[in-house]
Amino acid sequence: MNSERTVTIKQIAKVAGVSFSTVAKALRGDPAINQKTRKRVVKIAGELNYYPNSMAQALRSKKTQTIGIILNDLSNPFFSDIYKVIADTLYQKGYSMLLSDSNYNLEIEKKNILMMLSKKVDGIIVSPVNENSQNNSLIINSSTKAVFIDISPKNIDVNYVFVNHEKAGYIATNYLIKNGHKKILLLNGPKNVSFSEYFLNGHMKSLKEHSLKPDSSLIMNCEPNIACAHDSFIELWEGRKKKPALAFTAVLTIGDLVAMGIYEAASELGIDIPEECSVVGYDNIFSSKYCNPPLTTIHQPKKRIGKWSIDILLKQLSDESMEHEKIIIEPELVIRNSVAALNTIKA
Amino acid sequence: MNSERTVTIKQIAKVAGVSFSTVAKALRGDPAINQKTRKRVVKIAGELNYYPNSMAQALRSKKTQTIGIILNDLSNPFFSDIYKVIADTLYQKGYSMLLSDSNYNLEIEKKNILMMLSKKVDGIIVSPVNENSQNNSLIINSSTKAVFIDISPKNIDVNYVFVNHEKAGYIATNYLIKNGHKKILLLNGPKNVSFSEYFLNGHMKSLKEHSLKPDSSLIMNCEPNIACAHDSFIELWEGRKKKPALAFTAVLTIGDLVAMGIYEAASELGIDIPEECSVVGYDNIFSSKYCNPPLTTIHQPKKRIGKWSIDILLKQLSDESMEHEKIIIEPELVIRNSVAALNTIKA
DNA sequence: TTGTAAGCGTTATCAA
DNA sequence: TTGATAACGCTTACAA
Repeated sequence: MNSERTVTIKQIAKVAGVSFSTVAKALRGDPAINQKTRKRVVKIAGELNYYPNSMAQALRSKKTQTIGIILNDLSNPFFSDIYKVIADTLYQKGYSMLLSDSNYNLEIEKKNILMMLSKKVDGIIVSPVNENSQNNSLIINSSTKAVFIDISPKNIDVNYVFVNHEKAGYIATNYLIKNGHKKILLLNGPKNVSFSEYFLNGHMKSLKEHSLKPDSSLIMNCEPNIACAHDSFIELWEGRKKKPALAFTAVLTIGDLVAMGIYEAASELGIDIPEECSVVGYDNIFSSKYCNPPLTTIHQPKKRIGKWSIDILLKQLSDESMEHEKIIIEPELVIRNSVAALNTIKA
Repeated sequence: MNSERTVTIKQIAKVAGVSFSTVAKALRGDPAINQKTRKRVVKIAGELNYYPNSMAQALRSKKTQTIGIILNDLSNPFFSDIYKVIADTLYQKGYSMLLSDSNYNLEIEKKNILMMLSKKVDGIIVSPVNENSQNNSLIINSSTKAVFIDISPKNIDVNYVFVNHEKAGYIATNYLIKNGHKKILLLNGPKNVSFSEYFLNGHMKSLKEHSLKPDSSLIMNCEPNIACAHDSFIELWEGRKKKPALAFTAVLTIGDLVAMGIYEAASELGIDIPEECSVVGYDNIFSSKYCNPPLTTIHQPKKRIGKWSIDILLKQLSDESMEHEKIIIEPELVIRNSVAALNTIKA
């Protein structure tokens, strides 16, 4: 809050020579107030540069007109696309937005949630780190309206909107196998992060269906950002040289940003993508189509996720009795040029 | 706010059998309170799942522990890189963050500012739409601590951190001219947006220094995003065919996202970059190095801008007497492969 | 060591 | 048509 005398209805009242409750009514256009006094009060308020103190309003009305958004990493275009739709809608509806990133970290997520509750947000949209975490109960027990995106608490009746990550891992792996890849490196997300687990499950399922033996040394965890992916891949590629038995021909990544990191490492190492190493992404962020070679990836409809989540939340806010909405979106493979067809080469 | 009975110190007081002010003191570890009662109170508070109402705290203390961030478009990686550093720092310092995008629109910006002031943020970081806008005065007159980034109010003593956009436009144009380009299309930002104006000035300055006549039909305005750039470029390329006199050989863009839009349009139109059309970006966002061809652009140190701005703001918050800090950063040309050298081809 | 009471800036009820 | 007053949940003198 600013240190200078902040203008309140009391100050206006003094200047206008009326009681402060008259000012309050005049300002909100209460018909009980005389037109003349109303105009005078409004004019003075304007001159004094008055704007109401939302803290006081919130304390009284028990409505803050602000929504809390907790995402994992807004510097990832996947999340910023979701963010954008939410932000625009919120603006139009006159809400403001408290925002924070959890960085795939349960501790941070917990503090973020507590902060949101303490700040009394009217509703929350959250991309939870883990489906089983106590953090989710924090939100649910607070009875603050919430929508879970990207993943949602398991076996609990809540609103959610997300893509079937298991299916994504499954179809991505299928595609790689169909192209003749047998040794696939999975550069997965962090451990204890549910969406990584689902993605892994899908991957395993495909492997199994194709009678391919999963190899734990071909499954690595990695923060979904360029730097981490870059470093991991360089290390992995070195290891690959030492253990030819593990020589992977393709990498499946948990996110396009991870794929970008691999592109960068490959460029430094002089590795040809896809000839020496195929890459599949996840998310279909804007840059995946521009990179070289254009990235084959799994699409997530980010804008629709954002739109759905905020629409559901706002509906819940206006209609107490509404049932929870549950939306699961099927992922789609987007074929571009980052996967080599091994069988045709060998043929 | 949640509709259920929210737990307050009064409720705890009732359960604990003490007065509510005793609870308040116990909770904040006041040494005047007996150890036993303190422990009992804390235990009960935990059991009841108590967390303080920030609205009430703010009303009393005149501190909200939240910072307002107003950026133009957080879905642009330029801004999300800045955001990220700010968000992480804020989290570490125990602040929360109210965020909103202005979308290069003065009306929206005004509402955003009013909202931040009304919500009584302790400080503001803003990337203003225009250096001369009244919106800036709104912030300054409120005497809320603020840091201006990307551009700053003209002739007013404030904190700011930004890159010399004029210089950026200047060195980019110089580079293009050095490579033999004489007809350069400037795909600039929106009108009435100061950073576009500075960029244009730099462009003009370079043209003039090289005795090249500026052509107003070679200066176009465009929202700094992919879609707008894509559409503009297609239209422009058609026009170029009709008026060969205007046939540009290069495009200078106000942002890498605009360059991406051109890449997309070029790919649809079957235009070879850089042979048929050179492109220069601005910002050096992460994807500019991965695209095909890698984009020649002007670097802005986004993380440093973010870090500086939040550090300055937090310092101002803790030290009343501090003088305003003013940081101008010199842009740097990053040469990659999106510019063809016309002179060598012709030679 | 604990309790009482005033006040932060609003809103809303009731009196005048 | 206007004004006095209580209340929202908390902090903080001050009194007990």
